[in-house]
Amino acid sequence: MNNRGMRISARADYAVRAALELAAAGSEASLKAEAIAAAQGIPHKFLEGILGDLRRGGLVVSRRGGQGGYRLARAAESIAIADVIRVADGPLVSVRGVRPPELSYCGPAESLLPLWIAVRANVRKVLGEVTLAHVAAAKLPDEILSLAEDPEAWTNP
Amino acid sequence: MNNRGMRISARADYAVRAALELAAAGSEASLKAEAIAAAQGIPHKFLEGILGDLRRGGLVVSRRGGQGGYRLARAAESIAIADVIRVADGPLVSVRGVRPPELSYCGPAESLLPLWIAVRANVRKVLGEVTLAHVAAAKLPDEILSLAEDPEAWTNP
DNA sequence: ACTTTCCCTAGTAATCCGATAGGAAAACTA
DNA sequence: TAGTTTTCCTATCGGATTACTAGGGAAAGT
Repeated sequence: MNNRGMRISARADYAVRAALELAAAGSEASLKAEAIAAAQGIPHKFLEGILGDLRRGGLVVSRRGGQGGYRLARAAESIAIADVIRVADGPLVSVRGVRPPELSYCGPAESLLPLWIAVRANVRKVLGEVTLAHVAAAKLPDEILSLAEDPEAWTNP
Repeated sequence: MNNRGMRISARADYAVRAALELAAAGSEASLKAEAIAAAQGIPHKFLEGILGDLRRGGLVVSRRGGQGGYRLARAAESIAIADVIRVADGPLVSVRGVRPPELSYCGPAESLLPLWIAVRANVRKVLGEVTLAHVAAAKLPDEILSLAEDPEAWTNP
């Protein structure tokens, strides 16, 4: 037995947290990488690389020099958590490295493909609907809250 | 940018396919590892290790020698896909290696915890409900089918 | 100029992934 | 009892990935 499962990597987690810090700062103010790193307890050189990805992905804009730093490229209401994860870490869900639609199964495993598709659809339902603004304001949509409030969702196995 | 995201490993995929092959064979007949490997195109020595995990996890029973092989330990209707993945690959969903309930966030990231919980709950809704019997018979529950039939679920990003 | 801050390339230690090899132990066959 | 079959165990492997670190160059501001 291994200890992986479907994992959200440190990269993805850090990327979302950094983006949340930017969302909370508002779209005028810009934050320096070092400040974000300190606020969220992220290794700052590692974070710099992640912020570079967010910039190349068009989610963030940067300025260097004295009053430089990073800020969101668009409104926090228009950036889904899924957008951040995809830009920092690649496709949301993959099976054996490839995305579900490219898979092919045979025999009794044939219905596995629609199953993985359903998993991905359900992940998207959460991460594609919830925006940085939602999380930063601690106001998750009702659908999501009702998922998270179910006590059974917090039990471990 | 990386190329991971939330991945279902080869181990997990292989484990489910092997279990499906056993489910399709019925609870009387037992299949040899080599036969399963050939049917599903899985490296047989790799599969042997996975079948060992399924046995230690109590999902499968084995017999050695002449008419030996593997068969399911319980009815295929009572084994969820999530059970197979957990036994072969560890916790269904984890963030940075730890399971959501053990995380703690601060500042604007505080609502990230309920968000990951919601993701996990939605993954469980699919993988915890669907059984080996469902997939092997190609008869997914209606809830799942309606997720998988949405054309938008098949589009890539 | 000079400082600040982003930006880029490279490196690294540890871990994991997917796979392979060889044989010991058990069960069946005859 | 001898011999075959199949599971079971341990050990190893190259290569990729993860999570970081180091060092410096390029731009922007003062």
